[in-house]
Amino acid sequence: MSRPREFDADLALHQCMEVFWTKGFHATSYEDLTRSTQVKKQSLYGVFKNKRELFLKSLALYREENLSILEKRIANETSPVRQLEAICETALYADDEARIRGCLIINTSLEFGSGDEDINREIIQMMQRTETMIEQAIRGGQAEGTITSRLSSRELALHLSNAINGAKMMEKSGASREEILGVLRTSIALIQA
Amino acid sequence: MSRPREFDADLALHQCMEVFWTKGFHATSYEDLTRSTQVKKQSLYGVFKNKRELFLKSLALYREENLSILEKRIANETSPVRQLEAICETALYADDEARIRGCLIINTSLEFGSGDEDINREIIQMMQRTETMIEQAIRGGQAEGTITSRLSSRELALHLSNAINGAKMMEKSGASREEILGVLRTSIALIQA
DNA sequence: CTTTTATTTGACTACTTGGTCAAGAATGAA
DNA sequence: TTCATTCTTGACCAAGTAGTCAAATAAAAG
Repeated sequence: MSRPREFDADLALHQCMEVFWTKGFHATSYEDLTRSTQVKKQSLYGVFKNKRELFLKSLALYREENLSILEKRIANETSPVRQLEAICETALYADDEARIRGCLIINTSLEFGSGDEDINREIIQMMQRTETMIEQAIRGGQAEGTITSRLSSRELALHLSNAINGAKMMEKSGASREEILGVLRTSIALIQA
Repeated sequence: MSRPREFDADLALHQCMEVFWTKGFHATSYEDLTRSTQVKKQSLYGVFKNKRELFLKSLALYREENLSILEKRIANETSPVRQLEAICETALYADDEARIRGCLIINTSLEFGSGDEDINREIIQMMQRTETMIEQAIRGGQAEGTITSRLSSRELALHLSNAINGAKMMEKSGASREEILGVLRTSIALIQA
């Protein structure tokens, strides 16, 4: 057949995603990508058409990785309130203080605005699937009486999802993990019955 | 003395601020600025050292304009809950559906991350002053019993401020004014006694 | 009018960007 | 071995960037 590819495309994609996550789309140059992946420009082009496609693939990868982590953490929790707490904790990545990157989806949402269709589709998909998970936990809590029924599960889910988005922004702008978790704990406390 | 300046520097700064607000710092080129202001590059340089200084001045202008609008709107409202509603409404600019820009401060916060000291100072100043206004209204509500005292005024203020930040993000990513106000109304409803 | 000073103007520099090209290299099939 | 195919490599390109330079211009003071 033909000459086999020398690099691992999945690994390279993952590395590119990390770079985009750290620097954003526009601020990431091909030099950054080749430095991180050790793969030359033209070779990346062979697999991913161009920077934009590479970025879209990175977004999808990020989304799937995150949602699957989220699902696992929810499955580990028994009570609905604990599930909500787990969702909030998972939303924050501030393990490495020095490398504050926030959430790739949120960062991208603000970098691109609402203009780009493909990008928006990725973002909305991630948002909606997270919202659905939150709403399910809330419904569970409402059924057992630990979460207020003064407002609908949808309204409460939007409230918490919005709070998490705000928290991801705080994260990016340098707030400490404790500060952020404090705000999120308030958000949960407010919806408990 | 010398040749007088032909353009209005305050007006030009305002126009530059609008461009930065729409496009962000990095995506704004000098061509964009000269097109909007009708002032040539070198003339802008005469007043503002460089793009960065121009941007910092724009941030300060935006901050002061917004905070003064906010103060006026708060002063017009009598009840604390109405004040909080006014703060939420003022936070959203989506009058022109076609031109979704979100909030310059929030956009900047995410564009720069936490790395840039001067930028961060501007952002924190705006955030804190808004938070203070919110907390004052909340304290008023707690005093008259319309707002819950289950949590401290500071915790509640951080909750609402965070919700507003989330809302500004929703705005930028294209949500409708009604969707956003819905979420903010929930945020207020949750803290009422 | 002449001098002084600051503004305006457009050409220019040095650099970076995403993307392309073409030649060489490596593989398996015939 | 030869061939077809695909990967790799580095040179290359056109466009765009922030910022600089120097000459021309305009006004006011002497």
